Amino acid sequence: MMDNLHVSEENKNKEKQIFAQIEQCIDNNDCFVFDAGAGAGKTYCLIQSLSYILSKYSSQLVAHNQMIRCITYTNVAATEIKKRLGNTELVKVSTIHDFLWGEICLYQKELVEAHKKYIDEEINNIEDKLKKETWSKFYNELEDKKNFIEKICKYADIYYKNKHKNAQEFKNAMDFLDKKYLSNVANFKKVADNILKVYKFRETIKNIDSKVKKDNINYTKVAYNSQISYDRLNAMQFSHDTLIRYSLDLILNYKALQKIIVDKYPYILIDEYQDTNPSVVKIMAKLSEFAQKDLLIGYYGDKKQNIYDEGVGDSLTTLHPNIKEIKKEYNRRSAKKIIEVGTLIRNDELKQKTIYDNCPEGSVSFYEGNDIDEFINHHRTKWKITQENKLDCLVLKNEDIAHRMGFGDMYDFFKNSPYYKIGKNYNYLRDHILNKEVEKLGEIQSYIYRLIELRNRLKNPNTLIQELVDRNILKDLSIGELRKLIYDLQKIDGHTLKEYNSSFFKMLLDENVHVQRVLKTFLNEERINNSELFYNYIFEKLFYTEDEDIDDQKLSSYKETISSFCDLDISIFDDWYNYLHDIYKSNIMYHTYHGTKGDEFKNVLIIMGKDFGKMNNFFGNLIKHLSSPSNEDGKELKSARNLFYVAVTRAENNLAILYTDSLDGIQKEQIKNIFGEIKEAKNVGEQNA
DNA sequence: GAGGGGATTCTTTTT
DNA sequence: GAATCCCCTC
Repeated sequence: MMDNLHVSEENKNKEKQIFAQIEQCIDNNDCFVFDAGAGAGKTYCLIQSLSYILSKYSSQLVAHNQMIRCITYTNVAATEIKKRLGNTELVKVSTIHDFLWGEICLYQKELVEAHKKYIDEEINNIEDKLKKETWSKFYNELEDKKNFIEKICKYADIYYKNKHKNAQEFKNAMDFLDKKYLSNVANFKKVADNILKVYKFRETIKNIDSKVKKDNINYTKVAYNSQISYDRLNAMQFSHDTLIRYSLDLILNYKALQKIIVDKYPYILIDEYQDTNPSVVKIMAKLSEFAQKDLLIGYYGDKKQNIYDEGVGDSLTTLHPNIKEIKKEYNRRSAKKIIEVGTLIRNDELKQKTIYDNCPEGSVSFYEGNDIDEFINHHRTKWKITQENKLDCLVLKNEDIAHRMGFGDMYDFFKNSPYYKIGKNYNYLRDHILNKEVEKLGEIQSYIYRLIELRNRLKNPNTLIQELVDRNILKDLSIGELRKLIYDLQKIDGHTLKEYNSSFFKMLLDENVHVQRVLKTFLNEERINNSELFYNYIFEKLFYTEDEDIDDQKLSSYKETISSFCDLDISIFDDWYNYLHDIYKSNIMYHTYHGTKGDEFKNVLIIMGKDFGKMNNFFGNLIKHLSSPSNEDGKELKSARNLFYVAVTRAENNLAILYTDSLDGIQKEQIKNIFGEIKEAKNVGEQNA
């Protein structure tokens, strides 16, 4: 936070005593939950716990061929913990999914059984829906359902081929059915989809029972596929949630499996427990019940930082009863005012206080108004934002990040392209543009990224030579050749994306063999070596979908859209690159509230409105009920409160919140009680004077 | 005025 | 792919 912070002997001792409670749980093999607010140093405590177990029980672990298991919510967190813990063979750190799949993947017979059971349940669910939903009314009134079903299944090919045509053409194509079934096309499609799903599920069950291999699918095996986000039960593949379902099923039903896991891992520590799936907690509770004192489970987290719906949140101790609760009220991150406001917002029994005896006051203000630019500029001056004293701004939507960071035009281009808009890929839009794990970017985005990466490495004087020239190439070069190589590479330029792309390939095709080798380490797609091919590449990937018939008018409008995209200023793509690499332009960075989990920033601005996505008055309602006790919150209020708490507690020194909607009809007294006087953002200029 | 078709719009995040 | 809005038809 700041320099010269001092912790008194008294507080040092109290902190030690809190950790001593954890040590005691470890020594007695009592399961526990360490619940501590934001900035309390939970990850540090988790590492400390692992070190304690290692220091005291390593020889026992080695003697019994056992390991400590540490489970995290994300791969990034797993990597971080491995790094901080250092090298040890006795601790295995992984995500929950890696852990579970590792334990159950060998039990194929039981897994296939669970798979079959699940498909059966799904069939029942669908048939239930077909009986009850309003869209299937016509179907339920049919005299001869069997005949109807048979026809749909028989002509499934024709159905799928014409499904995306307009209503009239669709009706014409489905001429094997009586017109009266097709009076409402949308309803018909829903019914037909579900009938076909059931039909395919039944086929799959038959195949499983006869243990065949068919169409490249082996029906005696089933596998977790972490790459897909939806189950493909018919292809004997399943995704994340179903992995947890099957794990629960197997572990609950097979004592032998419980024994195997417990024998291997006498210690299981779980990070960010609040976002862990309840089924995972059920699994842990079952293992604990089986092992009794031979297994220690420790949960680390904060129930009020549960920001994902599937997380167990505050029902941990209901699902895993009789565990020791250890709490920590000290805060190591933030200034006094921020801790105070955070405590008022979470509004439960945890009252956090600073651990430092010379903790700065810090500042918190609440503004009403809608001039976001003015609000940001005001605080840039007020807080003396510099390279050493940066500003971090929290917004709700990724789209806002794109626009505020300067690459809104690029974001909008992808958002409006048929691939994301008309196709079923809307869900991937964010990942394909904004994932900081750049290998997960979309195909076109990834292509452009590699081009811009080369550009930025060439532009940046701090780039190490090996970041530009692969070691294998470097070793073949003399100093003179290297100098010539860099000189040549610097010649790649262009004001627009199109120009830069052309310049790149001009260099790749014309120049010497070293230049070619270097450029190919960035981009190997020679088939896109001129503007026309680049255009075609974009068209083929983003503008052509099977679901759409393109007429001349549409084609020419698409053509125009793509070419104005290619003509976008190259600096727009630099801004995108900066975001992906956390490079602060003008000392400001933008994040979503969700995306900042675990982070801390000196100066924080929060932009908030009354709505969030489809949820009308999501935050408006929270503002209204901010000071009522949080244990009375309904589901939506709870998630709004937790999200706001996470955002607010990122700040170390200074925090300002801008509420961009009207506060009319909201009792302002309770806002004042928490944040002090409400300031008007439109007047910030005058206040500054 | 009821109901259907078609166009438009849709948050965040992880595995 | 689901919800919502607008416009058209019966």
